[in-house]
Amino acid sequence: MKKFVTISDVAKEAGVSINTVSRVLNNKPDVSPETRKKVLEAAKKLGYIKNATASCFRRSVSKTIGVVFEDSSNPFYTEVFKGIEMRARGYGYQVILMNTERDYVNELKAVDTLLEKRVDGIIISPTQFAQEDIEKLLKLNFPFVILGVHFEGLNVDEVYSDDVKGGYLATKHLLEKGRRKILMLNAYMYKSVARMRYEGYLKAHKEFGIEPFEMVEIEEGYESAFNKIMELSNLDYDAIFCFNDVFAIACLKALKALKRNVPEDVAIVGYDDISYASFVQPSLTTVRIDKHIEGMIAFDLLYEKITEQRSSPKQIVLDVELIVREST
Amino acid sequence: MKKFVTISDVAKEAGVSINTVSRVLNNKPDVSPETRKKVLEAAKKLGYIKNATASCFRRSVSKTIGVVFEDSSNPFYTEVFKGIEMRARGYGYQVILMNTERDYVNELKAVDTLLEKRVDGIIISPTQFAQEDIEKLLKLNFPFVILGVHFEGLNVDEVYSDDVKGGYLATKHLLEKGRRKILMLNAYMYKSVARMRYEGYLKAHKEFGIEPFEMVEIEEGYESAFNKIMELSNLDYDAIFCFNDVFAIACLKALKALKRNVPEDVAIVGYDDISYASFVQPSLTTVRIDKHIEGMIAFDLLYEKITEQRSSPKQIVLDVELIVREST
DNA sequence: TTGTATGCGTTATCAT
DNA sequence: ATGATAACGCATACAA
Repeated sequence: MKKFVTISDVAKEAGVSINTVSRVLNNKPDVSPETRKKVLEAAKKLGYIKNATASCFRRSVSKTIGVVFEDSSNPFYTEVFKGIEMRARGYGYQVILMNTERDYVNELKAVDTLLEKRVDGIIISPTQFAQEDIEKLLKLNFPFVILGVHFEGLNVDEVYSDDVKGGYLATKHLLEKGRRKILMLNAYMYKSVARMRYEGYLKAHKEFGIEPFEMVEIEEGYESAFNKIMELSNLDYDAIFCFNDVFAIACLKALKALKRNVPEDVAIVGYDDISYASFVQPSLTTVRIDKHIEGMIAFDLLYEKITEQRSSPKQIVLDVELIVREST
Repeated sequence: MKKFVTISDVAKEAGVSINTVSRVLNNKPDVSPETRKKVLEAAKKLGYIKNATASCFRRSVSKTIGVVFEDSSNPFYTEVFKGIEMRARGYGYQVILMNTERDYVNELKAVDTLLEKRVDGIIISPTQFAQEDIEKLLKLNFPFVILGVHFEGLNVDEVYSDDVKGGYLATKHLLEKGRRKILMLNAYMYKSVARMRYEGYLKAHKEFGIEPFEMVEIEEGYESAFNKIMELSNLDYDAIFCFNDVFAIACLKALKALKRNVPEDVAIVGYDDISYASFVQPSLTTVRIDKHIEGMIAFDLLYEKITEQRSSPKQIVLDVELIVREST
């Protein structure tokens, strides 16, 4: 590795002071056009590359935000990430992505690392297994935004979707289709998202005056859902409301193996509307969340906090929409 | 935002010098147990959080690498990313992910940003539209690894898969199944990957003494593939060899719309073996690349370069495997 | 308009 | 075993 060129090298080459070089490179006023030209030429000639670590250290602004996701390979999060990135790019921010694999210890580490790196802010989708890290951020008065989940009794910036409504719409749709034994394949209930979707499921049943069939909590992931459905092969359901599309796609596969037809024998509703929801056969009825928008709003909230345009927390609840396709 | 605690605050609290604090926090020898205890307690009491920007600036080591991908929402890259992240975590490195959206200008910017941030190294999947950035890295003697593609005549660190073999295996399989009019739905040929897979396609035809049917180049993405198949509805093929699984999944959907059965009327082979390849109906025959391994090897190569355990470039060609499923 | 000098927080060198 | 001090590259207050 060659050593990098510094502004002092550039200054020497251009025959000016480092201050002048700094002013030129940062587009400050009060520099004569000739000097500016001289400096820029010297910088180009020497191949100057700004040292952002020094600059960030000096100004204590990194123009970088951290994103902590529980599973960045889930298409839901990749889409949200794109939304964040798009906005961040627009404001000249870089994004550091950290994956927790739904492990709370990883989550704690990720937050610590980002704090050490002095990112300007953090967007996090917490596991909700515990919340020490969130409280730490709060105590530090560090700019952060919670994405995708809602913490009861914690007054912080949040952007999440109206999951009670989502659960309600999905279940109501199934009930309207005449289904009476709707299995809900849910994520663990310590997550607000799981609780909210379940609440919607119950609400729809109540409205129809029908006794809810059954809800099971499982670990997230395709395998886990597939195995559960195989295991429950004797259960007499006529529909499944899934926590997300990944679960739903696993159900399609498992039901095929069990020789039960979708939607004739079993109707399926997913959640998230990831792109693959429309690619699979039969295509999935699902609850759509606008993932790009969610990411963009998360960044906007964070940006307001970073630039101190706003001090009081704000909770944004995104509307959801039922997308009816072939699986119901 | 509160101001962060510094080692000098900790030193004052513990009644020692900043040097001693630094020594303790970096686990250096020659510190008495009592002093160590005193310092750690002071640090904890004050809520000290290391300033990595200062540390990185001083030591000119960031313990961070940059990853530049052309499309981080493609499951292929998310899986590779996991492999990289896994290894990086093991060595105490953080990863900055940057997306180019297959835009060469974004690629140039991403590389510049990472250089400014003084990451310790870069893993990049270049668009191959041009290669100024690669040559820049080369000239700087900056540690980097190219992932997924091969540059002819450029002696650099690379990890990519044996795509001539992949194209050959896929095509041979279709020919053995009696298909004679195999359409190849390819990516643009300025990409080495597209060229190599096509070469394998030709090789298999030659071996069977059969005239190749037709190859079309299209932009990457689901929509693009779907539209192309709809557009070619009059073309009389009996099989499609797709550049990747995303194309293949689009073909499944398009052929369904065209009322042509898979695999009876048209057999389909994809490439990459992303997880969704086995989730779709019919499940996809595809060429498997071990994506985790590819990511892990990329990191290992980079690590060797960063730590200067190796100076001469190394090209690793990963083996591929044909996975036969229902689509052929 | 331009130059000089200081300090950001840490690590490293060199005394003690 | 511990402390004083310099240095990293840059941005900035202030002087010229």
